Amino acid sequence: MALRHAVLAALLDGELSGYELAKAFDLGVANFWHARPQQVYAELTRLEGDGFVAGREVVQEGRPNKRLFRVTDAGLAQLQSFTAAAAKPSFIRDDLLVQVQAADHVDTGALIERLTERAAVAREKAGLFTRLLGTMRGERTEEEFLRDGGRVGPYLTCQRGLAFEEGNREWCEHVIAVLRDRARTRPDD
Amino acid sequence: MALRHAVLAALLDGELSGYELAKAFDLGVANFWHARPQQVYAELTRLEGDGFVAGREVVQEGRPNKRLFRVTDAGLAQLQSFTAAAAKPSFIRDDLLVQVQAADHVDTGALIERLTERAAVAREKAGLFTRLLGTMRGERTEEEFLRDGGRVGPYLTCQRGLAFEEGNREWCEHVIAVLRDRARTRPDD
DNA sequence: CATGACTAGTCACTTCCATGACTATCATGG
DNA sequence: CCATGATAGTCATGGAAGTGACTAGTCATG
Repeated sequence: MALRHAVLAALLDGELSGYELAKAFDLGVANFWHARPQQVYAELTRLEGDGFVAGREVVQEGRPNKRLFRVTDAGLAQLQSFTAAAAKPSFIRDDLLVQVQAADHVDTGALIERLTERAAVAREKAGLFTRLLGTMRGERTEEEFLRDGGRVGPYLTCQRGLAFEEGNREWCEHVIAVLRDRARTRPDD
Repeated sequence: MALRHAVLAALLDGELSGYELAKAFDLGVANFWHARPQQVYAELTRLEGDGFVAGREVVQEGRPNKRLFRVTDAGLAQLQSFTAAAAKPSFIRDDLLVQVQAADHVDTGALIERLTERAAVAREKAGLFTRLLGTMRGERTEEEFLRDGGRVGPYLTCQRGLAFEEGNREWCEHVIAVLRDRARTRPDD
């Protein structure tokens, strides 16, 4: 039941089309949650059925019509009661960690490749988040924005995303260094 | 299909009973993956059926018999081919982030409670991981252990877990400070 | 001596999430 | 002129994960 609330939370700041939402959740630009387009569309349908969002058809020329969604009062109430309840603990759940856990029993070269790929992805994402933060705060310094800015929710979650990706990158590089060093100092093992 | 490999990876360093495994995955002590006991037992049954793990009954007195599992050669091969393949990108997926995303539209007090709870959990987990790391490296320094130690896989994943939980705690405290400051400087908004 | 916590699991049910395939139209580039 | 990529979605299916309930014996605590 969290995708529901993630969609509601993403819709809080202005109307979005299903397509925009779906893209944001797919790329993880809505960095606080991830979902495939099909899931997002399905969830929007359900949310509309429950009266938590309202959609309106927008006729476009030169491209398919779209539907813009906004959160209803009932939807906002729903989101508020969600926030009042305890958040489930979050766990890392990552293929790459499983692979590193097995590091001593598998091919080091392949593992270093995986780590290098991940480090690159993390760097890209961190860059994206950094730009996003810059866009949100505009001319202001971070401190000013967090004190006086209109909506800080998205900014704060983006900061978490940034820190997470930087943590990922640093850890990947650290593991690569360790594995390389071991390969050098104890070649056959 | 990742729980499979997580279980295999957890079993690499010595035999474990289903119960021990299940507990580790439930508490997240196997900090690189999380799963409920029922999932773990079910997965063990499947893995045994596929010949990737082998179980042996151990008769105990004073308590129920247990089954100890170890990874077979086929299981190791399976895990190696898993590690050779690209890891899926990982996404944060966290109720608390959804709640913070909605921060500007919900009750600040309740949100600060959630953040405080989470910060406490994160601190506990970080402490646990720190102790675990200490146990693994024993008398050696971290540098020595990572260079000369026998199995570094579990150590490295534990380091990631530690960094993640510290990141969580810092972020929670940061968000709390921001929200408190805003509540003070712009009370009705 | 009853209550709850620990060991060691199993069964059933539901909901969530992932994946692939499919329909359209329009704009852009080679 | 054809391929691609973006816009804007829908449908179907399977696998993964979450939830609750249940068995059954042992040990410690009040």
